[in-house]
Amino acid sequence: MSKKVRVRFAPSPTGGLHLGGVRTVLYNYLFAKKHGGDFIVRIEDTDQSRYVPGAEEYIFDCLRWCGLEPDESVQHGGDFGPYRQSERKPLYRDYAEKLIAQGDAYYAFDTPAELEAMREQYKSDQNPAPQYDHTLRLRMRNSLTLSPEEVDRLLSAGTPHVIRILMPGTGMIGFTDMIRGEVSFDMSTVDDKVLLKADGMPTYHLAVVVDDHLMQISHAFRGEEWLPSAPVHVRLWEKLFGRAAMPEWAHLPLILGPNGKLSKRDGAKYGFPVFAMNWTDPKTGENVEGFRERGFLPEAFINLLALLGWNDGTEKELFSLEELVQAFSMERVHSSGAKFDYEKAKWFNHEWLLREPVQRLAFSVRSQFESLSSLSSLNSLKWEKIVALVRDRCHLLTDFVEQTRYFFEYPQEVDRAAIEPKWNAEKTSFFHELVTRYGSETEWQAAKLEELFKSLASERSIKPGELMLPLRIMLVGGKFGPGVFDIADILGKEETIQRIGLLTAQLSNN
RNA sequence: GGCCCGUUCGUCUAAGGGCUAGGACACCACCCUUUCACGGUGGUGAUACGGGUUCGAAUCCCGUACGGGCUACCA
Repeated sequence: MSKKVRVRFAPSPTGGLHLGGVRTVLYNYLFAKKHGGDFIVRIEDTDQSRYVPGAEEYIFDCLRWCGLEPDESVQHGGDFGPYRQSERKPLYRDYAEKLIAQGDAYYAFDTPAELEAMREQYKSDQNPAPQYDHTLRLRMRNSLTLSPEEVDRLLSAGTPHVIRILMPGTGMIGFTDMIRGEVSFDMSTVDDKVLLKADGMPTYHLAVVVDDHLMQISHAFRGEEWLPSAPVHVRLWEKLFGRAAMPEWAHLPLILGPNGKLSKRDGAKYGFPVFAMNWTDPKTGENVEGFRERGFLPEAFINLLALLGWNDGTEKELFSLEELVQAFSMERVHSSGAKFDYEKAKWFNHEWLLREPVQRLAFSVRSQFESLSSLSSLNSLKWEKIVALVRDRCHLLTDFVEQTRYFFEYPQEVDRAAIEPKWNAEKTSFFHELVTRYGSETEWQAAKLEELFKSLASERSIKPGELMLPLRIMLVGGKFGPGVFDIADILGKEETIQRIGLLTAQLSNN
């Protein structure tokens, strides 16, 4: 790579950051770091009507959570600012005017109502969505159809107008996509996109080209949904800065939900999150769940996203961010869309749950449910012991609640049905005696408790297997969890004895 | 409708002219485990279809079908 690698992620602050967005960030980041380049975040807020307060901060919070810090942005500074397009507004008009002077763009005075009328008039079964293009532009009100004097008059009168690109009615235009290879378009099928809006703001089309140039972007990655407008951008590069200066493009495949492109509604509908973190729309109050709050570790989230559309060619699936930077290459990114599989996502998280150092995991889980008040009084060493004991059984951070709550409170539900049918007087007697022996035990430790339990069982000629499940139900409430004696160990003498006594009394009364 | 992109197990994918098409998730069975998991072993399961090119095609070409995206003074 001859020039310095500079890539950018350019979100518009209109709402939550979804899966696909994060993956686009990730591939940008990995590519930049792999090649010793810079990762820039540019806020594309040229549509003021869609501006949502808080969305910008939210995006940066998501990136921080994922560990994908930009090198340059509104929050990080840099030599190519401002990094917010609304603050760059005065820049764009000159480029649009330059295109007009060259004959590659023109003023258009059509009002929204006139545009609507045009679409209505030319709509047909063959052409349900008429475009403002070479076939129609000469029937519209623009500097191509109006006399120069009239155009001047309208302009100096401050008449609202836009600037449109003039796409040739013939010829092909194409480029080499890093993922798809040669892609080409017949220019006659591309419409005259608006470049500069009536409010003086550029549209995405103009802004992306101007800013990528000014910010010296070397590689431009974006979602596949942008492919259809690529010919406009290539054309602008040709006419504004020369094709040689154009960044290399890569159009990333889409991440699909069960029914096509992932939308924020899919989360609620299919039971998995679509945003990185919880997002509440300040206007509607609508709340959309995030992966973070669902109990995903950022390491797992990054890992699973990376593997959705890319692999290193081996059978390795678990990668840390550092490993991804090492292994990543755009050549191995797929060209086809990938359907998101929540089950596999949970598996990734489970794997990371197991790899995480206990101390860190214990901390993450703890902050995940402050709600359990007894937790705050628990010393952290004991908590780490508990977390280490149950992590095998958890896929999400939130799973730890159900898997550990019996350590802190008497089980809410006790599965008596599991032991009641086979309960008898011998068992009642056994557990009465067990309470006595445990009560006088000074060395409260799992192995010792197991030994006492088994020797008593053999004295009474009862198979330990007959008694293990009852003990578990007494302590845990259900048929799950780590070894019973480990649980009793952690529960402590007093609590263990109390729980055994309580259920024994209940069962013997029936 | 037009334009563009895509198509290997249910899902994510490997194999970029040459082995019984490999792995992972999920599912099933067995083993381990005096619970539930973890783990281990095995199993079900795919090259969309039709034509070419070739000694040989999942792989290259064409067509069809299907899927997806775009078609705003939104990004």
